[in-house]
Amino acid sequence: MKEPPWKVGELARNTGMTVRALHHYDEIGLLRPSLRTTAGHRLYDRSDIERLQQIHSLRLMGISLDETKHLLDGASASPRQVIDLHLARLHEQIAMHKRLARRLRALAQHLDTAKPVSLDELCRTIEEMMKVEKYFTPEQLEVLEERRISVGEERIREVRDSWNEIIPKVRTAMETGVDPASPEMLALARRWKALVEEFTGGDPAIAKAVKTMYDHEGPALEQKLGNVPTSEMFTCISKSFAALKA
Amino acid sequence: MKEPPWKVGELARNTGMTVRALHHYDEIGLLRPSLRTTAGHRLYDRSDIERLQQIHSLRLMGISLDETKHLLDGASASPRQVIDLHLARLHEQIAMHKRLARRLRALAQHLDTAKPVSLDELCRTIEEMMKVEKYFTPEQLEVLEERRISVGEERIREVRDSWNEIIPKVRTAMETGVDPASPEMLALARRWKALVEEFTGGDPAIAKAVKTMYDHEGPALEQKLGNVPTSEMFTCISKSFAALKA
DNA sequence: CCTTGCACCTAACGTTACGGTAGGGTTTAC
DNA sequence: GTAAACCCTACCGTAACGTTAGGTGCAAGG
Repeated sequence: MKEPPWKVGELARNTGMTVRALHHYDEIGLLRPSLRTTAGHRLYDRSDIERLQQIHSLRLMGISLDETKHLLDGASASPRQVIDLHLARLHEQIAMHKRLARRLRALAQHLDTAKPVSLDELCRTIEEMMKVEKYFTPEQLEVLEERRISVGEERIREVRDSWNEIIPKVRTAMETGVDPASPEMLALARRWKALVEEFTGGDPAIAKAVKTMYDHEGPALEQKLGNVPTSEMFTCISKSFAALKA
Repeated sequence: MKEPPWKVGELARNTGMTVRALHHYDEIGLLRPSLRTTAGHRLYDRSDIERLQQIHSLRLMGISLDETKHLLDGASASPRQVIDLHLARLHEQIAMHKRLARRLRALAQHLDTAKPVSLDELCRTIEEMMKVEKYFTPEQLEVLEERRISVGEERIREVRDSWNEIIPKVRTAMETGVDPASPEMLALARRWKALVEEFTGGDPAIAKAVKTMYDHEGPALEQKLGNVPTSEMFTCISKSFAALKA
């Protein structure tokens, strides 16, 4: 009692693959049917079907047809190596896609909060985002986004208003030559410090990244955002910090 | 004082793109230089450079060249819609890749714990994994994997040993017609319940999915794993549960 | 015997965003 | 004057098939 071999359509119906895929596997030499009718019709026997099962399994794991071929033909690395390699590539992709998704969310938020934005402005915003991203590690960016979500829209506006109030005060204080250890400056330094800590979550690496960014992008950021601290202000405030501790 | 237009190589050097990419953008009509020399050399003027900046920005967000073209030519949906759509696609991809990564991790673990596995067995394992996955939602699978990681290898082996001890006891008890409310059965039911709760984390939806899986795949699973509870055992134990509460 | 219909065949293009190369003209520096 | 550096068009290759297009094989009905 021999089983009749299957024709390509039957095989496709019974395995959920498409006829075209089977043709493709034949073309690239991944699965050539053991037999053909005199008219050239493909005939798949039991061994072919078993191989197809294996191909199917490996495809479910996202292994490429090429790697599948090498694996099944035994002339390649061990399955473990293939899986590890594939896993590493997957993790990279996931990380990349997550970064992209974060950017897009930030951009969407920007589109929501601001008034109608021209495409031109939008593109400039993107450029700014990318520049800013340079100064933070991916983990730091994730931390920042999580905090941004958890603190909520309203608090973010409050904080921005606070900065807009403090920065000019510090500027005028510096211009009038106020002593960093004077009571007004100490008060400003305390508020400054609180805002920084709220933003950085107390992570000094993030605080450092922010300072580096302002140092490098200060002029550009000032043009875009209007009201950013200068390097001198950082220096001045850090003197006040020292006075605070003393 | 007009700026001289740039040739393609200069533009490439100054923007970090490749000449080939610029040629490509020209071919598909995304960025055609405003001028050409009589010899046919491309000359990019300021407006071209601005458009290239915009293209670059949108590409940084993963927007396809086609969508970029439609966006810049204004004959399309709003940027917000494009971003939302793109974001949705990204999330799908991330979810898919995460599922794949989970499977690959499970497979790698399998390769580590068992003795050398033939490709054939490996493929069969994959098929089993896929069948089992059918009964759980992606979220449930994530919960299960997190718990698996947190409880550690050793505890997993202990639990498996416990099941291997309890199942035959329940089977013989049923075969000898022991009363579900009898003390031995109640003791078994308590241990059973504890194991189920440890595995499911107390989530009844997961417990239900497990039962459904055993009901549907029982015979197949028995062949592969050797020692699985039958539907009758579930029924019997649930009677004992009822007795436990009473 | 002839047609209808279905399954099958091969061959070739389309998809993404370019990379790489071949064969040949142009510009520029020495 | 010529060699290096730069430019051009045009074509192939990538992954895994989907989708025609044009033609053949085979069983059943008229």
